[in-house]
Amino acid sequence: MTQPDTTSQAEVGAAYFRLFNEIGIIAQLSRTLLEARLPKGIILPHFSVLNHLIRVRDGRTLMELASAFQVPKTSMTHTVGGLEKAGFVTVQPNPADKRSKCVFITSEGRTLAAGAVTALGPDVAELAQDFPLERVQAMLPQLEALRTIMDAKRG
Amino acid sequence: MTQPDTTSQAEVGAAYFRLFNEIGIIAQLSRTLLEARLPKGIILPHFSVLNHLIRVRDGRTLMELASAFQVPKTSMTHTVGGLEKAGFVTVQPNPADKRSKCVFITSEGRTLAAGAVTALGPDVAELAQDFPLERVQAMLPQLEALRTIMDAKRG
DNA sequence: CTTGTTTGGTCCGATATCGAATTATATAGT
DNA sequence: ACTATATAATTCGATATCGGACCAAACAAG
Repeated sequence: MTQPDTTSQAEVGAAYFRLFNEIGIIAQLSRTLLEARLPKGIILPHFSVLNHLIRVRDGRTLMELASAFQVPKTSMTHTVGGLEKAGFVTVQPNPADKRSKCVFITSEGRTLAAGAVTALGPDVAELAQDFPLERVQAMLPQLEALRTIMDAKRG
Repeated sequence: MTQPDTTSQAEVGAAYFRLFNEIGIIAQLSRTLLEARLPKGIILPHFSVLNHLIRVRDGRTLMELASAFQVPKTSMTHTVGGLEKAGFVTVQPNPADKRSKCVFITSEGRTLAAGAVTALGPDVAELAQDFPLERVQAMLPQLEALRTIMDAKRG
Protein backbone atom coordinates (compact mmCIF):
# COMPACT_ATOMS: atom_id res chain seq x y z
CA MET A 1 0.00 0.00 0.00
CA THR A 2 2.01 2.91 -1.23
CA GLN A 3 -1.11 5.02 -1.24
CA PRO A 4 -2.33 4.73 2.28
CA ASP A 5 -4.75 7.61 2.79
CA THR A 6 -7.46 9.49 0.99
CA THR A 7 -5.17 11.75 -1.05
CA SER A 8 -4.57 10.40 -4.51
CA GLN A 9 -1.27 10.48 -6.28
CA ALA A 10 -2.55 13.00 -8.80
CA GLU A 11 -3.76 15.33 -6.08
CA VAL A 12 -0.38 15.19 -4.41
CA GLY A 13 1.34 16.13 -7.62
CA ALA A 14 -1.13 18.95 -8.15
CA ALA A 15 -0.33 20.41 -4.74
CA TYR A 16 3.38 20.51 -5.46
CA PHE A 17 2.71 21.94 -8.85
CA ARG A 18 0.58 24.71 -7.40
CA LEU A 19 3.31 25.40 -4.87
CA PHE A 20 5.92 25.92 -7.56
CA ASN A 21 3.50 27.85 -9.70
CA GLU A 22 2.78 30.33 -6.90
CA ILE A 23 6.47 30.59 -6.13
CA GLY A 24 7.25 31.28 -9.74
CA ILE A 25 4.69 34.05 -9.98
CA ILE A 26 5.81 35.66 -6.74
CA ALA A 27 9.40 35.53 -7.97
CA GLN A 28 8.30 37.29 -11.10
CA LEU A 29 6.34 39.92 -9.18
CA SER A 30 9.14 40.64 -6.74
CA ARG A 31 11.59 40.88 -9.58
CA THR A 32 9.48 43.50 -11.33
CA LEU A 33 9.03 45.35 -8.07
CA LEU A 34 12.75 45.46 -7.40
CA GLU A 35 13.81 46.37 -10.91
CA ALA A 36 11.48 49.36 -10.89
CA ARG A 37 13.73 50.81 -8.16
CA LEU A 38 17.06 49.98 -9.73
CA PRO A 39 18.95 52.23 -12.13
CA LYS A 40 18.38 51.49 -15.77
CA GLY A 41 20.39 48.53 -16.98
CA ILE A 42 20.79 47.01 -13.53
CA ILE A 43 18.55 44.00 -13.05
CA LEU A 44 17.81 41.44 -10.40
CA PRO A 45 20.85 39.20 -10.96
CA HIS A 46 23.16 42.20 -10.63
CA PHE A 47 21.55 43.27 -7.41
CA SER A 48 21.47 39.73 -6.07
CA VAL A 49 25.17 39.31 -6.61
CA LEU A 50 26.02 42.61 -4.96
CA ASN A 51 23.87 41.73 -2.01
CA HIS A 52 25.41 38.32 -1.70
CA LEU A 53 28.87 39.85 -1.66
CA ILE A 54 27.77 42.18 1.11
CA ARG A 55 25.80 39.68 3.16
CA VAL A 56 28.00 36.61 2.84
CA ARG A 57 31.45 37.89 2.05
CA ASP A 58 33.54 39.65 -0.47
CA GLY A 59 35.85 37.80 -2.81
CA ARG A 60 33.62 34.85 -3.74
CA THR A 61 34.57 33.01 -6.92
CA LEU A 62 32.31 32.86 -9.93
CA MET A 63 31.46 29.24 -9.25
CA GLU A 64 30.49 30.00 -5.67
CA LEU A 65 28.20 32.72 -6.90
CA ALA A 66 26.73 30.54 -9.63
CA SER A 67 25.91 27.74 -7.24
CA ALA A 68 24.56 30.13 -4.62
CA PHE A 69 21.94 31.30 -7.09
CA GLN A 70 21.62 28.02 -8.94
CA VAL A 71 22.35 29.47 -12.34
CA PRO A 72 24.75 28.14 -14.98
CA LYS A 73 28.27 29.42 -14.70
CA THR A 74 28.03 31.01 -18.12
CA SER A 75 25.21 33.19 -16.87
CA MET A 76 27.28 34.24 -13.89
CA THR A 77 30.21 35.14 -16.12
CA HIS A 78 27.88 37.40 -18.03
CA THR A 79 26.33 38.97 -14.93
CA VAL A 80 29.64 39.64 -13.24
CA GLY A 81 31.01 40.99 -16.49
CA GLY A 82 28.24 43.56 -16.57
CA LEU A 83 28.84 44.55 -12.97
CA GLU A 84 32.55 44.88 -13.62
CA LYS A 85 32.06 47.01 -16.72
CA ALA A 86 29.77 49.28 -14.73
CA GLY A 87 32.35 49.55 -11.94
CA PHE A 88 30.31 47.90 -9.18
CA VAL A 89 32.72 45.01 -8.67
CA THR A 90 36.33 44.22 -9.40
CA VAL A 91 37.51 40.78 -10.43
CA GLN A 92 40.93 39.53 -9.41
CA PRO A 93 42.80 36.29 -9.92
CA ASN A 94 42.64 33.91 -7.01
CA PRO A 95 46.18 33.46 -5.64
CA ALA A 96 45.15 30.15 -4.08
CA ASP A 97 43.88 28.69 -7.36
CA LYS A 98 44.99 30.14 -10.63
CA ARG A 99 41.97 28.76 -12.45
CA SER A 100 39.51 30.87 -10.54
CA LYS A 101 38.79 34.52 -9.97
CA CYS A 102 37.47 36.37 -6.96
CA VAL A 103 34.80 39.04 -7.13
CA PHE A 104 35.03 42.07 -4.86
CA ILE A 105 32.40 44.73 -4.45
CA THR A 106 33.47 48.33 -4.89
CA SER A 107 32.29 51.29 -2.87
CA GLU A 108 30.13 52.24 -5.85
CA GLY A 109 28.61 48.78 -5.65
CA ARG A 110 27.87 49.20 -1.97
CA THR A 111 26.32 52.56 -2.65
CA LEU A 112 24.14 51.09 -5.34
CA ALA A 113 22.90 48.26 -3.16
CA ALA A 114 22.27 50.52 -0.20
CA GLY A 115 20.41 52.98 -2.38
CA ALA A 116 18.19 50.28 -3.75
CA VAL A 117 17.35 49.03 -0.29
CA THR A 118 16.47 52.56 0.75
CA ALA A 119 14.39 53.10 -2.37
CA LEU A 120 12.50 49.91 -1.63
CA GLY A 121 11.67 50.96 1.92
CA PRO A 122 8.26 52.44 1.11
CA ASP A 123 7.33 49.46 -1.03
CA VAL A 124 8.24 47.07 1.76
CA ALA A 125 6.34 49.15 4.27
CA GLU A 126 3.28 49.11 2.08
CA LEU A 127 3.52 45.39 1.54
CA ALA A 128 3.97 44.87 5.27
CA GLN A 129 0.58 46.45 5.86
CA ASP A 130 -1.18 43.68 3.97
CA PHE A 131 1.28 40.88 4.56
CA PRO A 132 2.83 41.52 7.95
CA LEU A 133 6.26 40.57 9.16
CA GLU A 134 4.99 37.73 11.33
CA ARG A 135 3.70 35.91 8.31
CA VAL A 136 7.04 36.37 6.58
CA GLN A 137 8.85 35.05 9.61
CA ALA A 138 6.54 32.07 9.72
CA MET A 139 7.18 31.23 6.08
CA LEU A 140 10.91 31.73 6.02
CA PRO A 141 11.94 28.53 7.81
CA GLN A 142 9.68 26.49 5.57
CA LEU A 143 11.08 28.03 2.42
CA GLU A 144 14.61 27.64 3.65
CA ALA A 145 13.97 23.99 4.40
CA LEU A 146 12.49 23.42 0.98
CA ARG A 147 15.35 25.20 -0.69
CA THR A 148 17.93 23.21 1.23
CA ILE A 149 16.25 19.94 0.35
CA MET A 150 16.00 20.79 -3.33
CA ASP A 151 19.56 22.06 -3.34
CA ALA A 152 20.76 18.78 -1.93
CA LYS A 153 18.95 16.69 -4.53
CA ARG A 154 20.47 18.52 -7.46
CA GLY A 155 23.71 19.70 -5.90
CA MET B 1 6.31 56.41 16.63
CA THR B 2 6.24 54.57 13.39
CA GLN B 3 8.64 52.05 14.83
CA PRO B 4 6.81 50.71 17.80
CA ASP B 5 8.50 47.47 18.73
CA THR B 6 11.93 45.95 18.96
CA THR B 7 12.30 45.11 15.29
CA SER B 8 14.16 47.79 13.38
CA GLN B 9 13.20 49.01 9.97
CA ALA B 10 16.31 47.51 8.46
CA GLU B 11 15.63 44.12 9.98
CA VAL B 12 12.12 44.16 8.60
CA GLY B 13 13.42 44.90 5.14
CA ALA B 14 15.98 42.13 5.50
CA ALA B 15 13.27 39.60 6.29
CA TYR B 16 11.29 40.46 3.17
CA PHE B 17 14.42 40.42 1.14
CA ARG B 18 15.33 36.96 2.40
CA LEU B 19 11.80 35.83 1.63
CA PHE B 20 12.06 36.89 -1.99
CA ASN B 21 15.57 35.57 -2.26
CA GLU B 22 14.50 32.10 -1.12
CA ILE B 23 11.51 32.23 -3.41
CA GLY B 24 13.69 33.19 -6.33
CA ILE B 25 16.11 30.34 -5.75
CA ILE B 26 13.31 27.80 -5.34
CA ALA B 27 11.75 29.05 -8.54
CA GLN B 28 15.07 28.53 -10.26
CA LEU B 29 15.49 25.04 -8.83
CA SER B 30 11.98 23.93 -9.71
CA ARG B 31 12.39 25.29 -13.18
CA THR B 32 15.54 23.25 -13.73
CA LEU B 33 13.84 20.19 -12.27
CA LEU B 34 10.86 20.52 -14.59
CA GLU B 35 12.81 21.28 -17.73
CA ALA B 36 14.89 18.17 -17.26
CA ARG B 37 11.68 16.19 -17.87
CA LEU B 38 10.38 18.19 -20.81
CA PRO B 39 11.21 17.47 -24.44
CA LYS B 40 14.07 19.49 -25.85
CA GLY B 41 13.02 22.99 -26.79
CA ILE B 42 10.02 23.06 -24.46
CA ILE B 43 10.68 25.14 -21.39
CA LEU B 44 8.84 26.25 -18.29
CA PRO B 45 6.79 29.05 -19.88
CA HIS B 46 5.52 26.66 -22.52
CA PHE B 47 4.50 24.11 -19.96
CA SER B 48 2.97 26.74 -17.69
CA VAL B 49 0.76 28.03 -20.46
CA LEU B 50 -0.41 24.56 -21.44
CA ASN B 51 -1.19 23.77 -17.85
CA HIS B 52 -3.06 27.00 -17.38
CA LEU B 53 -5.18 26.26 -20.43
CA ILE B 54 -5.99 22.87 -18.99
CA ARG B 55 -6.56 23.92 -15.40
CA VAL B 56 -8.35 27.20 -15.88
CA ARG B 57 -9.92 27.02 -19.30
CA ASP B 58 -9.25 26.84 -22.96
CA GLY B 59 -9.48 29.88 -25.19
CA ARG B 60 -7.81 32.46 -22.96
CA THR B 61 -6.50 35.55 -24.72
CA LEU B 62 -2.84 36.46 -24.80
CA MET B 63 -3.38 39.26 -22.31
CA GLU B 64 -5.14 36.98 -19.88
CA LEU B 65 -2.24 34.60 -20.08
CA ALA B 66 0.33 37.36 -19.74
CA SER B 67 -1.32 38.77 -16.64
CA ALA B 68 -1.84 35.32 -15.16
CA PHE B 69 1.90 34.77 -15.19
CA GLN B 70 2.84 38.41 -14.72
CA VAL B 71 5.03 38.60 -17.76
CA PRO B 72 5.04 41.30 -20.46
CA LYS B 73 2.65 40.65 -23.29
CA THR B 74 5.53 40.59 -25.74
CA SER B 75 6.96 37.61 -23.92
CA MET B 76 3.62 35.86 -24.09
CA THR B 77 3.36 36.49 -27.81
CA HIS B 78 6.71 34.81 -28.19
CA THR B 79 5.84 31.86 -25.95
CA VAL B 80 2.50 31.19 -27.58
CA GLY B 81 4.10 31.55 -30.99
CA GLY B 82 6.49 28.76 -30.12
CA LEU B 83 3.71 26.55 -28.85
CA GLU B 84 1.69 27.19 -31.98
CA LYS B 85 4.58 26.43 -34.30
CA ALA B 86 5.15 23.19 -32.44
CA GLY B 87 1.46 22.31 -32.76
CA PHE B 88 0.60 22.30 -29.06
CA VAL B 89 -1.91 25.14 -29.29
CA THR B 90 -4.00 26.81 -31.94
CA VAL B 91 -4.68 30.53 -31.98
CA GLN B 92 -7.95 31.89 -33.29
CA PRO B 93 -9.41 35.36 -33.59
CA ASN B 94 -11.79 36.30 -30.83
CA PRO B 95 -15.25 36.84 -32.31
CA ALA B 96 -16.23 38.99 -29.34
CA ASP B 97 -13.28 41.36 -29.76
CA LYS B 98 -11.45 41.59 -33.02
CA ARG B 99 -8.35 42.97 -31.37
CA SER B 100 -7.67 39.85 -29.40
CA LYS B 101 -6.95 36.22 -30.08
CA CYS B 102 -7.86 33.11 -28.15
CA VAL B 103 -5.48 30.28 -27.46
CA PHE B 104 -6.71 26.70 -27.53
CA ILE B 105 -4.74 23.66 -26.51
CA THR B 106 -4.55 20.78 -28.98
CA SER B 107 -4.66 17.11 -28.17
CA GLU B 108 -0.91 17.04 -28.74
CA GLY B 109 -0.60 19.79 -26.15
CA ARG B 110 -2.65 17.81 -23.67
CA THR B 111 -0.53 14.77 -24.33
CA LEU B 112 2.62 16.75 -23.75
CA ALA B 113 1.43 18.20 -20.46
CA ALA B 114 0.13 14.87 -19.22
CA GLY B 115 3.38 13.19 -20.16
CA ALA B 116 5.40 15.76 -18.28
CA VAL B 117 3.28 15.33 -15.18
CA THR B 118 3.76 11.58 -15.38
CA ALA B 119 7.49 11.95 -15.91
CA LEU B 120 7.69 14.17 -12.86
CA GLY B 121 5.89 11.68 -10.65
CA PRO B 122 9.03 10.03 -9.26
CA ASP B 123 10.67 13.40 -8.65
CA VAL B 124 7.65 14.60 -6.74
CA ALA B 125 7.51 11.38 -4.77
CA GLU B 126 11.14 11.75 -3.84
CA LEU B 127 10.69 15.35 -2.83
CA ALA B 128 7.64 14.41 -0.79
CA GLN B 129 9.80 12.13 1.33
CA ASP B 130 11.83 15.06 2.59
CA PHE B 131 9.23 17.78 2.30
CA PRO B 132 5.89 16.12 2.89
CA LEU B 133 2.53 17.12 1.52
CA GLU B 134 1.33 18.58 4.81
CA ARG B 135 4.04 21.20 4.72
CA VAL B 136 3.09 22.07 1.17
CA GLN B 137 -0.53 22.37 2.15
CA ALA B 138 0.40 24.58 5.04
CA MET B 139 2.42 26.90 2.84
CA LEU B 140 0.04 27.17 -0.07
CA PRO B 141 -2.52 29.51 1.51
CA GLN B 142 0.25 31.82 2.65
CA LEU B 143 1.82 31.94 -0.78
CA GLU B 144 -1.52 32.45 -2.45
CA ALA B 145 -2.29 35.31 -0.10
CA LEU B 146 1.05 36.92 -0.77
CA ARG B 147 0.64 36.50 -4.49
CA THR B 148 -2.83 38.00 -4.43
CA ILE B 149 -1.67 41.00 -2.42
CA MET B 150 1.29 41.66 -4.69
CA ASP B 151 -0.88 41.16 -7.75
CA ALA B 152 -3.31 43.75 -6.48
CA LYS B 153 -0.60 46.34 -5.86
CA ARG B 154 0.79 46.17 -9.35
CA GLY B 155 -2.31 45.06 -11.22
C1' DC C 1 56.93 12.67 -13.76
C1' DT C 2 53.30 11.50 -16.88
C1' DT C 3 48.67 10.73 -18.09
C1' DG C 4 43.68 10.92 -17.29
C1' DT C 5 40.15 13.23 -14.96
C1' DT C 6 38.02 17.00 -12.69
C1' DT C 7 37.22 21.75 -12.03
C1' DG C 8 36.90 27.09 -12.91
C1' DG C 9 36.20 30.03 -16.41
C1' DT C 10 35.35 31.89 -21.10
C1' DC C 11 33.57 31.99 -25.92
C1' DC C 12 30.02 31.15 -29.16
C1' DG C 13 25.56 30.38 -31.13
C1' DA C 14 20.64 29.83 -30.30
C1' DT C 15 16.76 31.13 -27.94
C1' DA C 16 14.28 33.95 -24.36
C1' DT C 17 13.04 38.20 -22.40
C1' DC C 18 11.58 42.65 -22.40
C1' DG C 19 10.88 47.82 -23.40
C1' DA C 20 9.58 51.02 -27.03
C1' DA C 21 7.14 51.99 -30.95
C1' DT C 22 3.27 50.61 -34.12
C1' DT C 23 -1.30 49.02 -35.81
C1' DA C 24 -5.99 47.94 -35.27
C1' DT C 25 -10.05 47.73 -32.67
C1' DA C 26 -12.81 49.22 -28.81
C1' DT C 27 -14.67 52.53 -25.60
C1' DA C 28 -15.70 57.26 -23.58
C1' DG C 29 -16.88 61.96 -23.76
C1' DT C 30 -19.17 65.45 -25.95
C1' DA D 1 -21.38 60.67 -35.08
C1' DC D 2 -16.60 62.28 -33.94
C1' DT D 3 -12.66 62.71 -31.59
C1' DA D 4 -9.72 61.15 -27.78
C1' DT D 5 -8.19 57.68 -25.11
C1' DA D 6 -7.52 52.91 -23.93
C1' DT D 7 -6.58 48.18 -25.04
C1' DA D 8 -4.81 43.65 -27.65
C1' DA D 9 -1.38 42.25 -30.15
C1' DT D 10 2.84 42.37 -33.06
C1' DT D 11 7.43 43.88 -34.62
C1' DC D 12 11.99 45.30 -33.69
C1' DG D 13 16.27 45.97 -31.30
C1' DA D 14 18.94 45.22 -27.17
C1' DT D 15 20.17 42.36 -23.60
C1' DA D 16 19.81 37.94 -20.83
C1' DT D 17 20.07 33.15 -20.51
C1' DC D 18 21.86 28.88 -21.31
C1' DG D 19 23.98 24.58 -23.41
C1' DG D 20 28.04 22.94 -25.75
C1' DA D 21 32.73 23.40 -26.96
C1' DC D 22 36.91 24.84 -25.40
C1' DC D 23 41.14 26.01 -22.55
C1' DA D 24 43.98 26.06 -18.54
C1' DA D 25 45.04 24.78 -13.95
C1' DA D 26 44.47 21.24 -10.33
C1' DC D 27 44.41 16.79 -8.88
C1' DA D 28 44.65 11.67 -8.88
C1' DA D 29 46.75 7.29 -10.11
C1' DG D 30 50.20 4.76 -11.60
